[in-house]
Amino acid sequence: MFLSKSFGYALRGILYIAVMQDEHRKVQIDEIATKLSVPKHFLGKIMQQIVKAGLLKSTKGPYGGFYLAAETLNTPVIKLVEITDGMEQFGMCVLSFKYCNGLNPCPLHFEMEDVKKNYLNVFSKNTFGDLLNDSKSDLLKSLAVI
Amino acid sequence: MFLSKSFGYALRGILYIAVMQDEHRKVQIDEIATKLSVPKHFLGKIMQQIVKAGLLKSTKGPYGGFYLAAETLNTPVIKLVEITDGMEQFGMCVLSFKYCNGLNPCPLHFEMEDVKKNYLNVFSKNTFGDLLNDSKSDLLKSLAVI
DNA sequence: TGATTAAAAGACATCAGACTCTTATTAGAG
DNA sequence: CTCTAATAAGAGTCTGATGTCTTTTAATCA
Repeated sequence: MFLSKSFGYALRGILYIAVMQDEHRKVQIDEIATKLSVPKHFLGKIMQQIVKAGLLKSTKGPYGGFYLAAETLNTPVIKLVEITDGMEQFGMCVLSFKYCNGLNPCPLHFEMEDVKKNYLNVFSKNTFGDLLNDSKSDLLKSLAVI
Repeated sequence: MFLSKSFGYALRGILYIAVMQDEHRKVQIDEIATKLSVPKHFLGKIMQQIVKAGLLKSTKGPYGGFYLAAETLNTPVIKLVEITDGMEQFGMCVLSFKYCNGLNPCPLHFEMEDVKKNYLNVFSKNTFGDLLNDSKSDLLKSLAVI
């Protein structure tokens, strides 16, 4: 809930690459798009953003493709949220009061502070590596469903 | 965070009507739009939806305008979320795994269940009346900021 | 009843996110 | 060096949310 389709595509793409990386070194955009039932060209653009941001590497040409950067498995998932969706939304007041903050709180401010904190915490404490702890074949199935 | 502009406009509009209702019986769309710095015609459409859904009443003609339905102050705010945004988003998997559920959970499923529950709870236990407990003049200022 | 006032309704415009297609660019293989 | 496979990049389409404008309907009052 609450995150863009780009985030979902990117996350599933990264996990797919992570699982596949053991077998053959690089993964092509075509393969990811087909296996995950995701629009190919759109995924391509998102992957470019992620390469620029440093979570993925890519090489062109024959036998080219995408692969994980060295530190990616130890990177918290919130990093991807920053790349695809930005963090601004987490600062917004749920009631859309413009100057809502601790000193001038909306009626739900403090209750929502707590919810936000827990929400962000889920994405901050879990790394991409943590998401791979399940059986990899099970994970592949979950990623691939149409 | 996470809710549409329509929700924000509607909520502020309802609270404005609630505060004003003491003084003169009905409130015109023009007044609300001006005081809350919200696009008038767009707000009009949203208010119509809310009238249909039963949280507001309206009458046309001279001295017409919008006013609260009898039970509105005792209605939880989640009702408005249903009207403007729908509840589907709360069922979605954060990682966009299609068949994510308790039996076939994504790696973050149970942690997010908890976050969702708390989030929904804030909107379910707080009624529109609860949001009015602050000083009304302070609330008016908060609603009105550009 | 007729004039006036305000909401209801519908047509239209704009913008951003999602998605597609085409054309460069780059890097490896022979 | 040349060919080719694959990413990079950019223009363009589509759709839904947001926002505007105009016409219709209904209620009040003289």
